[in-house]
Amino acid sequence: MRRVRLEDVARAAGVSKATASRVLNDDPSLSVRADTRARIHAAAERLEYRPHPVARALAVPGTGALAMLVPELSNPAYGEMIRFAYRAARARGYVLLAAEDTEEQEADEAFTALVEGGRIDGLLIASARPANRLLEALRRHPVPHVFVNRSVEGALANVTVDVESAARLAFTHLAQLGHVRLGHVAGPRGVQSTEGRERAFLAAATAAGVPLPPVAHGPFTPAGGAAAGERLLREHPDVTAVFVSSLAQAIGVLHAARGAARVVPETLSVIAYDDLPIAHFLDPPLTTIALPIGPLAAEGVEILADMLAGAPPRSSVLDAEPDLRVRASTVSLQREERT
Amino acid sequence: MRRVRLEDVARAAGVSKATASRVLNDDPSLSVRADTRARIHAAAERLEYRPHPVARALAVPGTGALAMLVPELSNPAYGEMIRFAYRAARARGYVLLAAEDTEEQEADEAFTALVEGGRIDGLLIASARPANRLLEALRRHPVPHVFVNRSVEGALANVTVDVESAARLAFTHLAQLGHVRLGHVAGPRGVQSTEGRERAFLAAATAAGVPLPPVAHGPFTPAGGAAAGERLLREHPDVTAVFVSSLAQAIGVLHAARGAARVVPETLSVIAYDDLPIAHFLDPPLTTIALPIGPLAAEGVEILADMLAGAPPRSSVLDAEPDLRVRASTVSLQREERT
DNA sequence: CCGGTTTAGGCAACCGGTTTACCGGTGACC
DNA sequence: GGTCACCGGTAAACCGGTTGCCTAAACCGG
Repeated sequence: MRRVRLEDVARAAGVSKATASRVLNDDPSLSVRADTRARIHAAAERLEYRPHPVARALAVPGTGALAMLVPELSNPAYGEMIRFAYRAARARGYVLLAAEDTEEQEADEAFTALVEGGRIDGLLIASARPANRLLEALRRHPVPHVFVNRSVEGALANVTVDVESAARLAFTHLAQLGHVRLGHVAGPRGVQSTEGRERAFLAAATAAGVPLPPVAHGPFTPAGGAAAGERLLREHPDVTAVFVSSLAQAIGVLHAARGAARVVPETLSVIAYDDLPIAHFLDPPLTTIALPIGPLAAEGVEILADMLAGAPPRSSVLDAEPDLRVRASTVSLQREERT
Repeated sequence: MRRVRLEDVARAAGVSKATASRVLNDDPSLSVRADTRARIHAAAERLEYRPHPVARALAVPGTGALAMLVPELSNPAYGEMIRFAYRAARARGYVLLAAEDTEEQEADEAFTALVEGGRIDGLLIASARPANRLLEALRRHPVPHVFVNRSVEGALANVTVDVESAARLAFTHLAQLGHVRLGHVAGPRGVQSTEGRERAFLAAATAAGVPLPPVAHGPFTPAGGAAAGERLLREHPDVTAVFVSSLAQAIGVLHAARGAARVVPETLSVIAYDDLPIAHFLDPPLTTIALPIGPLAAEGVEILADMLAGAPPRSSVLDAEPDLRVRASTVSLQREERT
């Protein structure tokens, strides 16, 4: 039971491989009689011919595959992003491979296996890994790439959202509820995406003339959020509201709040960046600012596919309005708590 | 800036492509002088030669890539599984690609693109998709595969854990706490992995002589767990403890309990199958039975790699002891609640 | 010194496509 | 009647490896 080859189709249709190839890829530079064309298509259909991408990849530059690097597959937010990217990639005729790009040694292996191995044509990078290491790898072995939800200097292309306005929205929401003593649980230091959030949030606070919110850093995990939240609440027990840099961390912050005998939302309001179904099911349901994951991923794929089609790299900032989803974790500051 | 080819290495070392290839793959059937061998290796090193897997895949059967099909990338449990599988695959010299295999149309596309496209050598399947559709696709286009955490009749190989003893452990834990009126939130109907859990849990209850626990089915998501939990608690308000088929659902069940004015654990104990860091950070921290995800994934990869190396398919049941992680969501039945 | 066996390595086919260059006929035009 | 421009294709090289088969030289015993 062998694989059906192009040659089989060609023989069945009574033409040469070359003609079969051109007809099936409808090469405009070839003139061919309509009935010959029909015979070839019929033969391909009948034999259930499927072109062999590996062979094609050898003949033409390009494998028809893109890879997406995410920092953590066990973070649902990235799963979501991959899903959208996958869909967008299919629409452009590519298949999308997902790979985890942790800080550990093996991360480079993944990169090596995929990129240097020539298995893929382009890279979508949502990795948290310090950009310079990645950029160096990319310089050593250039491959079209776009950073998504990160803006990296020296990168070919970046697609980002307006973090400033999102962080401002978080601030405004808390401020409108009467909160003045704010705190921020940020992602790990040195990660570009978290720094933007932090900077914008602090800037909004400064602009509004409220005290500069203390910041605690931690990994993008529940455990990371718990540790950072615990530290923040211990060192700054007077904060009444916290802006958390990711949903995963917010779960930990909620936990830390309970540990510190704070009741959310009564004695501590919590708002997180990122939205996923799970936010609705937490206790209390979490107020969030939704990141437009779908459009972000799709735009990244579009840019990358355009680059592969010869277009110059372009960066873009999505102009989607940040979407505040008010749930039960933020309430207006209790009267008796006000200073 | 062209890619370094085998031919470049050969020329630099003053030998032919053939010899270079044999030396670099250390083909034992070739006798070659030590200094020639050294020259070739030195040249490869100096030129930073990286073999081109695509070209190699065309020449020999096998691409060096494995794919893992999971039902949902946004479920962290599968992210975890992919991570372990990835590691195990690397150790065997393969790269692992992750793909989502939902019930939707595009699922077949993913399968088609990867398998029929000849991009991969074998398939790890943790998919929830009804096995018959997958099996049919596999029959149409045979490829070595192993089902992980599922036991599918007609499949080449299955690797599973002892669900019976895990479900029995859940039952025993609840029974020892004095619970008699139990309930079960199961996964979607028709999914093999959830049915095993359900069957074993009900069997344990029957064997112990307690009333047959009512069962509510739902998808493996927080929303699915919430809906099923709500239904279960509404139709059977007398249950005092619930066994939930997955961690994702348990988050929803916790939510449903609050909606039904039940306090976990005081008036409702909850135990879930699956363990992830997040379980510790929920409110209350969730008692779970840990699935040995790592060993499961690793064993799946081993079996698959062995098959690809020519070994006959073999199924295996991991004999890891089910691991009960008691946290705060299960307590002994309150005296005043006892019947 | 000669024939046979090793040793060390080369030639060329092949994997399954794509693409460049070319070719035999036919009709139009001068 | 000769030439030129299509039309409708084909043969063969190529992508970057792997591998079966072959051979020139060295070596070896007789």
